[in-house]
Amino acid sequence: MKVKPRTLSGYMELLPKDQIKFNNMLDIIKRNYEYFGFLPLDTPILEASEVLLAKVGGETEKQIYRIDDKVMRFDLTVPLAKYVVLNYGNLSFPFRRYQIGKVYRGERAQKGRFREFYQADIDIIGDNELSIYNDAEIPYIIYKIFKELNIGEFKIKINNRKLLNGYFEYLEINDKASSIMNIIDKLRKIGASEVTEELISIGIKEEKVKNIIAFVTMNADIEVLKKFKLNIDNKNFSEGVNELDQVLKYSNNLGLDKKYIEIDLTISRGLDYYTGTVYETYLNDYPNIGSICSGGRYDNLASYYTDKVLPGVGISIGVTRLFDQLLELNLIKDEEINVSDILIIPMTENYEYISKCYKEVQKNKKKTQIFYEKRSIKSIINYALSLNIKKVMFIGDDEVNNNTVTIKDLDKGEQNTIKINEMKRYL
RNA sequence: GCGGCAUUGGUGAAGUGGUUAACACGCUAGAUUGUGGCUCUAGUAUACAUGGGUUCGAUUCCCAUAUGUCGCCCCA
Repeated sequence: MKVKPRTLSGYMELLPKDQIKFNNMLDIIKRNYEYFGFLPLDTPILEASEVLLAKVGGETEKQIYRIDDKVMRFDLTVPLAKYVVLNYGNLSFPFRRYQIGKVYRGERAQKGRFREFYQADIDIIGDNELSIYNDAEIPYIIYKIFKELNIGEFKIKINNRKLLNGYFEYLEINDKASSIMNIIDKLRKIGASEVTEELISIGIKEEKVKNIIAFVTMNADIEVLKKFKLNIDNKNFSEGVNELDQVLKYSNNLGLDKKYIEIDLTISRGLDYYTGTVYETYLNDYPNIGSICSGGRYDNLASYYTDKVLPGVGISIGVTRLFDQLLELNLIKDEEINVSDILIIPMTENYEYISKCYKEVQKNKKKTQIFYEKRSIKSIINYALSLNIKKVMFIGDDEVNNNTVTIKDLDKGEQNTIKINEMKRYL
């Protein structure tokens, strides 16, 4: 009995035609990250468990794969924290790094949810300080990438946690700030009445719940918030508003059209390490896909490794999920496969002559491959056609004897037998 | 971790309590001896997830397990 081959659930595996599209997407992201001055980083998939789990707890911890006393990375941020502390003396700050790699989570797979998936992260890590202008540059980078990916109109939604925290302080419920943010983050998904219920269930007075919901769902442009600031008179709140103001203004200065960014007070991000600006990006036509690029500002990247203060701001693109859903919605244009420019078809046993022709093609900087198997010419040409190879080169005994090759252009249907040193203009 | 649904060749997908389980894609060959996607012909595959049960007989009905898939939780 043979072993039945299979691929594990939650692990994406593609056919070549789709892998090409996926790689293209990664290429665009990578090129943009580099364009904006981010340095490459690669870290191991396995880390010592005490390092990786230093700060993790609750839900996340259940989803981590363990191998003896090592664990698989579940994101790229924690490894970055370790790396920065470890190499602190050898890095130039602010440290701008990008990292694109697979991460692992032991969840039940379902639509848009994988156990192994790519994240494409950038972070800017400051030494002790990090200007708010970095927060403003991030949306511009997101904008450039999604413009180039060409997958439809999108909107970057931003918010600021200081603002929310300030508001909760004002309502005197800041001891529950983290839970409240978690709940209001679900507003778009489960609606106001369920959010109300949940907020009441964690002990918020109904009066205040009404306030919260009215506040986060108002049409919050920056001028409205500035007026609000005066009524509230809370330090955190006004810092949050000022930061939002700066992010909007400066990203606009950089070239981000206002229609691509908006304040959304319900965005708070589930992860509790964010402390200031937070971002989520949605496709206008497909809000159900969820956020395709998220991130934010954190005051201290690595407090669990060091006393140094390393504030940062960054984002992550969940490339696997994004790709999977775009593919399903047919939103990714077909890429022309271009593995080879010309396929060499030997019809002689004289492989010395074949290799001579092969080298001549390579000398002319054309991509080529030789079809070694004994098959009908028809089937070999079908091979070329299926791989979008535009030309074939027949080399038979006639060609060997006359020091020629026969090149056929499959698009035009033209065929020429020429001397080996004249091949250039037919390739 | 909890729940719904599913599982038939390399792939997609019909169908049945009773001899050889459709069809399509793919692949190979021929028509066309060294040349094209179409067409026609022929060929090609360890296929009813595994283990029990009911039955004269189970791929079909029942149970369990495994795997997949879709939700919930949580997240990218």
